[in-house]
Amino acid sequence: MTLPQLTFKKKERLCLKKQVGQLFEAGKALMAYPVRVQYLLVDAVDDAPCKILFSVPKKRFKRAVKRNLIRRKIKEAWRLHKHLLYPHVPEGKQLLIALVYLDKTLLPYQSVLKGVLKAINKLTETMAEAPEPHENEEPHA
RNA sequence: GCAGCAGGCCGGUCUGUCGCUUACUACUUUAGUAGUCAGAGGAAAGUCCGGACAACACAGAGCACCACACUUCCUAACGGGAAGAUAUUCGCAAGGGUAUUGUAGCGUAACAGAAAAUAACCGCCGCGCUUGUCGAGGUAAGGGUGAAAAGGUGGGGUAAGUGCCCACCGGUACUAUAGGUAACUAUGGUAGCCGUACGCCAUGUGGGUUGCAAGACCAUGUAUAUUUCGGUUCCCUUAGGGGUACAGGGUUGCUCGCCCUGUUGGUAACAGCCGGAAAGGGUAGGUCGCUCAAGGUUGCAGGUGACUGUAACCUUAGAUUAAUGACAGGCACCAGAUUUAUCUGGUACAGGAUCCGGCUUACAGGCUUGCUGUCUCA
RNA sequence: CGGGGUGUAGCGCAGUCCGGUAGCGCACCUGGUUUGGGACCAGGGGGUCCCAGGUUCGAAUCCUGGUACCCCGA
Repeated sequence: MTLPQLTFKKKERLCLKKQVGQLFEAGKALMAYPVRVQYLLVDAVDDAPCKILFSVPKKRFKRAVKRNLIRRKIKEAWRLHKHLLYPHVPEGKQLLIALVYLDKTLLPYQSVLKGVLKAINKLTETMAEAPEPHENEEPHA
């Protein structure tokens, strides 16, 4: 097998304020504890299959150091495992994703990694099932 | 050695794999790839002060409001800092905390208490009579209340008493000499001048407002749009303009003053013009501002010190949904368990966002200088 | 990043400027009224005044520093 692309460039990040607003207004949500996933399938603007943002609420973590630490751990887990999801995104489309950290405590990297893998699996299932969205797999695990 | 006080400094490190941001170089080509260099703090924090910088405003004067207030100095500036002065308070001590302009005027001091500042409840003292649970007076030495009670002690004097008078002590005001740049200190003299706390007030100094989401440019996009309120007077003049009056606006808290604009039809409607307000529409992408600065390090000189001068050297983050990381292992340090070598767990507070100077708050552990107390040994 | 505000009874708020008694409405408890309940009448309980220092004889109130929550700014 060829080496998967492990880089994380600016193209793969969600930067535009408009798209963020669009994602949180029209997007769908699913749970993959300890993160909440907000996603939306749109027409592609450039060649990146996904555009993603990571968020840790200020309400739960007062100190900026802790927020940074968690965000970096999520980002790292995503960077190393995003290649599992990329082949399942349809041609000419683009997936907007937001990963929001929910827990109130600082979890170690292994737990964060587990949550991110679960999120990727669920997104893969969603992509594989149908282009038109289904409401069947509301998360209750 | 132990305990402590004051000041200064540091605040993990190394290797491997993958990855992020800026700059530079090369190659493809206008976006990527490869390589190299650099990549959070002493508080980056709280946003409590002061500046720089930017936009807007601005003839000027007074009032109000806010902040500060011992002295001398440092500084771009400060409500900051240094060295000192006085009072008070904590500590055995080294030291630490707090306060500090004024005496012209005014106010307040709950409850208790006779009375909270032009003090008679009890008591004391003589006087009067209708001789008693009496009356009108004098008296701040004694009592109890209170956070605070009319300078303290002793003597003289007195009907009894009181700085009423005297001695000593404490304070205040004025003053002389000596020391100090000064706040002030020491010693002496004069004046019986003698409650406390807080506030108002007064005096002096400073303050235009808003802040990099300031602001500039490009792109996108729109609308000389809509509703509502107010004003549109007179004389000279062809007009421009001038005079008087009025109206509106500006002067960013208020007043005076000043400046600017307008004054065509008799009135109303209406139209036009001017001004105010309401609601509404568009953008939310990029570039600049954006890091070389009241810069840093080292040496020398001056100063008790904050700091200043000078010479040489150095360039040290500029992100913008927001980089500086994740994982694995070794070392160092700390704690616990066994026990003297391993195992397990942990490694502070905390992350730039225009930039500086301070203050305040948080902080595992460690280094260092000076000093204080105490114990043992010599 | 920069401005501004608020923490008082279970809930919503006064009192803070100008220091001395913590109060109002709803809710709660007891009694009355009613066949019973609601409404009504009478009485009652309940407070680390966000936290810690300081000023003062005395602090919800004044001063200083924290903390939590909320609002506004192209």
